[in-house]
Parts: sequence; C-alpha cells; structure tokens
Amino acid sequence: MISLRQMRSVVAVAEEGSFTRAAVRENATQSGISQHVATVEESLGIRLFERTSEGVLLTPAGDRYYKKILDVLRGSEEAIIDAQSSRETLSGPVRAGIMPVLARAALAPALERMACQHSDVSIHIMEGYSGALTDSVKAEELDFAVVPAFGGAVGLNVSHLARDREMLVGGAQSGLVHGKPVRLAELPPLKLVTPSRNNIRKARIEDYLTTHSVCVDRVMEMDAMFGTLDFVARTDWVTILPGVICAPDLDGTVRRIAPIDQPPLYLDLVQIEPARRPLSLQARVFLEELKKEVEELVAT
Amino acid sequence: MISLRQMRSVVAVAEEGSFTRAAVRENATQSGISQHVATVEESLGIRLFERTSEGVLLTPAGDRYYKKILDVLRGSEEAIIDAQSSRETLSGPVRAGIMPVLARAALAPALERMACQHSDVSIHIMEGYSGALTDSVKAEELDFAVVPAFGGAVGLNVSHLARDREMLVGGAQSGLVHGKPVRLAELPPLKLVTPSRNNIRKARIEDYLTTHSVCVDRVMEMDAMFGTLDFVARTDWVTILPGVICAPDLDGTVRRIAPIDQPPLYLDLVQIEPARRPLSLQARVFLEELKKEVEELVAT
DNA sequence: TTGTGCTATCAAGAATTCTAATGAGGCTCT
DNA sequence: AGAGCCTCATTAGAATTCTTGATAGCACAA
Repeated sequence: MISLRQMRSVVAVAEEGSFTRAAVRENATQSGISQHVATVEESLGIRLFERTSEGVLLTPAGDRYYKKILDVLRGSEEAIIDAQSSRETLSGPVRAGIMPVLARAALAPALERMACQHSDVSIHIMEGYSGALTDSVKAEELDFAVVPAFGGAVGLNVSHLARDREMLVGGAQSGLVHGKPVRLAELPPLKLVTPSRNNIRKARIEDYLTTHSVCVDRVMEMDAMFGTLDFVARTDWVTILPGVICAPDLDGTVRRIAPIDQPPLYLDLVQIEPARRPLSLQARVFLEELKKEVEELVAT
Repeated sequence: MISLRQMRSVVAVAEEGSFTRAAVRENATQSGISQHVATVEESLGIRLFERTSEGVLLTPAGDRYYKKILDVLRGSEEAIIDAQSSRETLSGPVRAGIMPVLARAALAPALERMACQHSDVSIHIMEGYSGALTDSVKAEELDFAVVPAFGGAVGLNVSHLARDREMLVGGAQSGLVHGKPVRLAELPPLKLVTPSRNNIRKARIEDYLTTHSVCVDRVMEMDAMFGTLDFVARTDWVTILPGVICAPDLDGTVRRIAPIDQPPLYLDLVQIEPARRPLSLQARVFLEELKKEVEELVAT
C-alpha cells in the first residue's frame, strides 16, 4: 500500500526535478525521498523517473501517475478543510506572504478585520519579494502569497487577484502635479529609483521605459520600500510605484502621485499557492479580505 | 496529517456501523480502529461518529467527510491501476466470486481464454451464494463477485451485468417438451426443487409462484447444484434454473429445458465490488470475458 | 585526475502503529 | 437486581516503519 507521504515524495521529485531539491522542500533527507520513490516504483512495478546525471525526469507512465496522485493529495486536504468548515468558529493558522508594496497600506486594514472577526485564527505574515515568497510557498512554509504576475511555475496554482496601476512618485519639488496623469516620454530626463534586478517589477518597468522611449538621466536600484519613499520625498529623484502603496499620500503634501499614462503601466497581482494543497478556509477568508482591501485602494 | 490507513478505518466504521465489525473487515483490532478514528477526529477537531450502545452513526459532518475520503481512497487505487496499465503484460491476482449457477457452464470458457491470453495473471475463484460472496467482497477478500440482483448494500458498487431467463428443468419422464415455452399455471401440480431460504433466487421464485397462482404439489429445498440436476434427471421432480446453466443440456436427452413463459421469469445478474476500491485492470478484463460468455449463453 | 553534481544503499536509532488486555457503560434476559 | 453480552475507550509494550547520516557509485566537466 502506497502512503500519502510516499505520494508527496513522488510529487515533490516530479515538480523539483531532483531528489535532492525534493528533500529540501519536504524537510526530509535525500535518502528518505529516494527510498520512498523506490518503494512506490517497486510496488507499481514501473519506473516513474528517468535518472540522469543532472536530475530526474518523469517517464510517460510517471507523468500519468503524478497527475493522478496530485488529485489524491489535494482531495485529502480538501476533505479536512471541508470537514472543518462545519465547525462553529474559524480557527487555525494562516501563513501569508505579501510583497512590500501591499504591506504599506493594504495589509493593516485586512489584518484588523480578520483579527477582530476571527479571533481564533492566528496569522503569520511574511513580507518579501516574489522569489523568496515563491520558494516559501513551494516549501509550504506559506499557505499562499500575493506577488506580481510572472511566468508561472510547476507545482503552483497561480490565479489573478487584482490589477493596479503604476504611478510616478516624487517629492514636493519634483514638479509633478498631484493626481494628474503624466506621459513619461514628455518629461525631462528622469532621476529614477527602481527596484533591483531580481524584482519582477524591475523588468516590466525597464520594458516600459525602452519601448516608450522614456528619457532617463540616472538610475538608482533600491529594494527598501520605506527608504525609497523617504528618499523621493526629500530629493528631486522620482520612483515608480503601484497605486496600492500610495493611499497614505493621497493628500499630496509630502509626495506627489501622478498616474503613468499614454499608455498606462499596469501591475497585475496574482495569488500563488501549492498545487497539491488547497487553501485552508481561514486562508481563503483572509485572502478575501486582502483582495477587498486592494480593490478598494485601486479604485481611489 | 491524516494517513490513508486512518481514512480506511473511518470508511470501514462508517460502512459497517461499528468499530468491531470495521476491525474484522480491515483485519485489524478494534483497538487500532478506535485509535485511528480518534486521531482523525482529533486532528479534524470534529466528531465524526455518534456513539450509541449498539454501534455508531455518522454525524452530518462525518458523512460529508466520509464521502470525500471515499474519493480519495478510490483515487489512490485508481492511480495504481492506471499506472500498471502502462506495463506490457497484464499481471497480478484476480479474486472473483461467482454463484454456482454461473460456475457450471459460463466459467470454464472465460477462465480458459483468460489463462491463455494473460498467463501472468493468477486467478482465484470462490464459488458461493450471494450472502457469502457479498461478505467476502466487503472484506476485500474478493475483487468482485457476480450475484443475483438484490437490494443493494452500503460500501458496495452494484452494476448490472446481464439478464437471464429462468427455465423449468425436468427429466425425460417429466412430460416437458424440450425448448418449448411453458406456462407454469397450466401444468399439473409441481413437485419442485428450489434453493433454500437464504438464497436470493428462492424469494423471487416464490413470488412468481404465488402471484401467478402456480399449483405446487411438493417443495424440496436443496442448495446443491449438481445434486439438483441429477435428482430431476432421475425422478419426476422439476426445478427452476436460469438459462446460463443449461448449456450442457442443449440436446435435451438427459434433461428437458422449457423456458418459463406468460410471463417470463427473469434473473438479473449484477457485479459487485467494494466502493472504496476500483477494479484492477486484470479483474476488469476477466469480468469482461465472463460477461461475454454469459451473454453468449443467454442468447442460445 | 580531480572535483562536483547527482542518486542508491545500508544500518541504527527514532517514531509510529499495532496488539492484547482491561475498563466502563448500556442493554436484555432471567 | 444481577449475570451475560454487547458496545467503544484506554493503556503499555511489541512490532513495524520511517528517518537519518555516512558512504558508495556514476556521469560529466575542468
């Protein structure tokens, strides 16, 4: 009889393409994974993986089996969640990953509502950039994460959460008119603060700058959200940030916010979760709160 | 994390309505089952069963959970079967239960084809009456069984296999014309050999006799197939048997076979298998052979 | 050749799962 | 009321399974 643990091992190896990485993800040793997979292969009487010197690949039969047991694993978790939904109060942990952009304005209200309406739910937030969050979700250290849209990944369910608009943000002396859309190409050469290279938004912003022939004087890469905000407020540098982060600056006294226009630059936010595990009820509720909050912020 | 074994325990208890019987069915001890169920209930945080002094009953939440994990268990077995179907040769065991009526004529040809076409498949046949076969299927001592249609049972998948016609069978001196349909009500009082009370066919036959005012002189209950056949051949007693058993008597020299008519009396054959486990590939193939054979016999 | 990546294998210890015995409660018969 | 029989729950120890860490082997690249 093949156990769920063994199936998890097969799934991990299939998705990671490597026994070693699968072991890391499953908090196990390579040896244990190897034994599990070997046991499964033996009791099925078929070879699931083609071993090469730099990892493994699913055989056709292995691929079919992998798809089947994905359903089994998901089903077993769904059953738990479903059963728990019949309890009076929502409880249990929620471990959510969110990008810094959301953490400034959208997080707190959602958190507050959640904490007061479902006091038995313990929430753990991890703030980080998409790469780190994605890894944590894969390792199931997080139930889900909200990150910028990206190319997709094996073993993850990706679904669209909201679309936000990028803004040009500068200080009082930036010359920007608060709330008035700007066309970047028409501005004098920019002194621009951008995220660093490993940030997904960086690539999108650069794309936009080159394809719309925006003139850039100087570029500074900075991954510190608060640092950036403070820096542009005090100097003549500007930066590009999504609308959701701008709510605290709505009055326009400290910082000037100008929607990028002609064409607008959008930021698509997606939620990601492990494909092999459905979201817990409490996680779904929290995600709903977050989404509600983001949509509200985007609308303003 | 809830294991498949634990789920099996929950399913068994749900279907048997008792920890003790579930333990028997699972080849385990009542203690083990109790612990498994307790663990599951604890990790779900809900009560799955209402304990009474004469067994247990699913709570509403328990019922939902039961239905979910049935799918999970079936899925995990399906994955195995599916994976094995990608192997070159069919192999593994088939444990089939069939009623004596089928064993006389339908079994041997199906068995022979199976044995010669799939030499790696080991077949084990259990002959018995529906009660015993049903129990064995529930205990998973058998992969499937073919029995007369009946009222259904929890934990079993029942599906129609074939419909056969009951025949009146007598010896040379019975006065029956071989192959000519008879109306039982028009015959002189019958000296009838029937199955015994715990046989499903018995009830159907009695129903027929009373609702169609058939005159019966004497009744003898006998559960021995060969004994019955031999007995009616030598005496003026007659019996009622389905057509599938009559193939060896097609010539009409030893026994006379007369289809019961106005109205005909049918025997519906169903296949039963555990609901929580799909049929293995080899079992499905064998069942197909059996079905083919039965249909051929019924047609003649 | 040496180094680096990968998976397989082994034996021992840790952890889990099973079992057998016993307990506690309810029902039914005498 | 008490004996007998049924139910499920609870233990402690036995049996099994899982996990680990060390090691071996293999393929490829420098």
